[in-house]
Amino acid sequence: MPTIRDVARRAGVAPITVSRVVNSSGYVSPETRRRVEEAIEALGYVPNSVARSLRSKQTRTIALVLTDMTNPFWTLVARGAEDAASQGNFNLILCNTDESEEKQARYLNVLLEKQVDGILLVPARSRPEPVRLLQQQGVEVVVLDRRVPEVQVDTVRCDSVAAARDLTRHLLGLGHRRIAILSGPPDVSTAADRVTGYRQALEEAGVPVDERLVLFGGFNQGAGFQMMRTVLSTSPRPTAVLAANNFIAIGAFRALREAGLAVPVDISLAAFDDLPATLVLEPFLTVVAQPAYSMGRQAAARLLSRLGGEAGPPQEILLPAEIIVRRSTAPPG
Amino acid sequence: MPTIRDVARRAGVAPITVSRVVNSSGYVSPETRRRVEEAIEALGYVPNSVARSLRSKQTRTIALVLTDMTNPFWTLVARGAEDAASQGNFNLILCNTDESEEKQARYLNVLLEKQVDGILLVPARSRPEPVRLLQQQGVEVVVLDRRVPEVQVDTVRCDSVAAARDLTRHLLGLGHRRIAILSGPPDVSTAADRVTGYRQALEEAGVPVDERLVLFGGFNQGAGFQMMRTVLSTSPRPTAVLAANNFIAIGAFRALREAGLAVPVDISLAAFDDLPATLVLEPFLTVVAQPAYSMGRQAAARLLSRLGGEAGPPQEILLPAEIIVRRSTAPPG
DNA sequence: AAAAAATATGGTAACGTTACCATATTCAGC
DNA sequence: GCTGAATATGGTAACGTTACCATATTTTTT
Repeated sequence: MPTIRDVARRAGVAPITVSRVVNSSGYVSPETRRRVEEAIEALGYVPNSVARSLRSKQTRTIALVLTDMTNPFWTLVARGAEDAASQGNFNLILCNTDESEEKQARYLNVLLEKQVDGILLVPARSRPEPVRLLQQQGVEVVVLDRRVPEVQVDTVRCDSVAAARDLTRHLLGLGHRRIAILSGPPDVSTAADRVTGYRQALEEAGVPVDERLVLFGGFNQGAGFQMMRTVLSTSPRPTAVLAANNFIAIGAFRALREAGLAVPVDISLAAFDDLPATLVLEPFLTVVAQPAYSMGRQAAARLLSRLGGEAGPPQEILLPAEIIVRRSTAPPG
Repeated sequence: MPTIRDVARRAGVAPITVSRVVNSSGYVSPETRRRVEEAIEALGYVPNSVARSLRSKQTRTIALVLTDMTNPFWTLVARGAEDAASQGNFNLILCNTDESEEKQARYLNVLLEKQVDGILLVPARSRPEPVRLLQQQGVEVVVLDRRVPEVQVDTVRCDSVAAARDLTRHLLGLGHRRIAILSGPPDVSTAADRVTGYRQALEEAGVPVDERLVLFGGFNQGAGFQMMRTVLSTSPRPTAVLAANNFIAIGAFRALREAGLAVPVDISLAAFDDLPATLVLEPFLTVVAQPAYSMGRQAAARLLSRLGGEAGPPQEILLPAEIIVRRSTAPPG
């Protein structure tokens, strides 16, 4: 592979001049530029960004560390981030932690070694250490979707407490009084916040919370299935269920069907996270839709502007979530 | 940030010795190793892989260039690739071309500059040039999902011709004779192959092909909608429709519903690409399911083994697709 | 006990680029 | 015609690591 030196030799200039042509930086006469461009063309020269990065101390690469890109919510977040990155001439490295702190730690370490300029982090757990570590190493961080306590960091997320409150109010408004909530890991802020919002709405309505109806598990279908089964064994069983994400909802739905219960006739089901209209033939679930694409896009944009030198204190950008009432919720039978 | 030199100084050894400890290469006495590890710990040393890459000429990074990660089929492919990469201690850069050759060219160029070790490519178009360019530049390439003519390259894909034949046979077996096919861009191999398989099945059954029922468009919902509308205006209208991917199917379904036609009562609908069970409450579409995750995983594995030095002629790995009959197909009314 | 192999460590240079500084030439303003 | 700014180009070194080679010591083999 030809190097900048080969191009320089062929064009009869110094390597630095070639660099100037390639990067459109500094002064180069039109005539020299032409000769250099000719040489580049003739040799098929491709600049080596590894060398460039070593010297300039920036890689024009950011990473998105999330839990599971397979979840359409995260897919959209990722796509938003990739679009923003690409637009700013950055590349995006994608990492799936599957909610495991250990996997997260491994990835973060590799990303530090890779000298990525910045990291979009969906923290596997609500602990400040990983974020601190990154900041300490001089990497810009934007936290996505979840809160991290005790640390100053840009954050882009939705207000899960408010959203859960709205969704619970919707169920209360339909006349439900026994409402179960199936949530994620208790030490993930969104899982906790959604339960908080749920409690607030119940309290507000003067409905006592039955702790047997408040379950923490995981943000996946299996957990949703299990939690639903557990809840169904309480008596009297709830007339409505709130799933803290789309996978939990699907798992819960399966458990309900297996138990011979129809939605919404026998029981109402509402969830967090909508599915894109491109995927669903006939949308059925009542949901709180978070602007996933926009979250990814804005988080990446924020990161890039930090990398562009924007100063100022860390901000928390709260995006609005929207409740979409569909056919899975109805007044209790 | 401390460098290898700082660690060396602190441990009282040469930088190269630190390198040996970090990479577990060459000989290091237990005692020296301990001292070096202590120094690394004390300084919080993080190796710089940019420098490492420049020297060793490998970045331990591969890229996946696909059309749109937002399509669950590609999401799964990507997840498979990421898992395989991660397992082999590689990172994955993700790029969305949206089927645009120009975007693809831009990405490939950046990836070359980034010195990625290998590229998993879902070619936007069936042209050999981009693949040749990459190979010429010394980058390993594995082509995913689509055929590229006139070039020797590892390929992982399904047999679209056979799969389309099977799906068409299924419809023929139900008694359909007027079957439409809504496909993707004509110069994308899968779009072409699916039409080819469709033709073969019809021919085999002695059913003449009505060219008005063979449509090429795009692999997206909008195109599916449009094509379906066009097809519905032919008379007599088809009794079954074959969509060349899941997005086309959704678009077609919308058009059908808008036209007041019920599936499968008024018209049967079958498609390529299944949706993961985690996403769909009640699977409805008859589909040919391609092993998306496995495709991504195997393609990445192949790439890594090439990077590991495996020689031998380029292979074409054909994965089996599976027909899943559900409720969207039935005998013509 | 000598020779060969394994273990342990280090010096030097190079990977390909750009930051930094220096110098020469041209141009504008008065 | 002189001065200062703008334009144009280059030399040197450095980014942080590892490849390559050299050397010294210890262990094994015969």
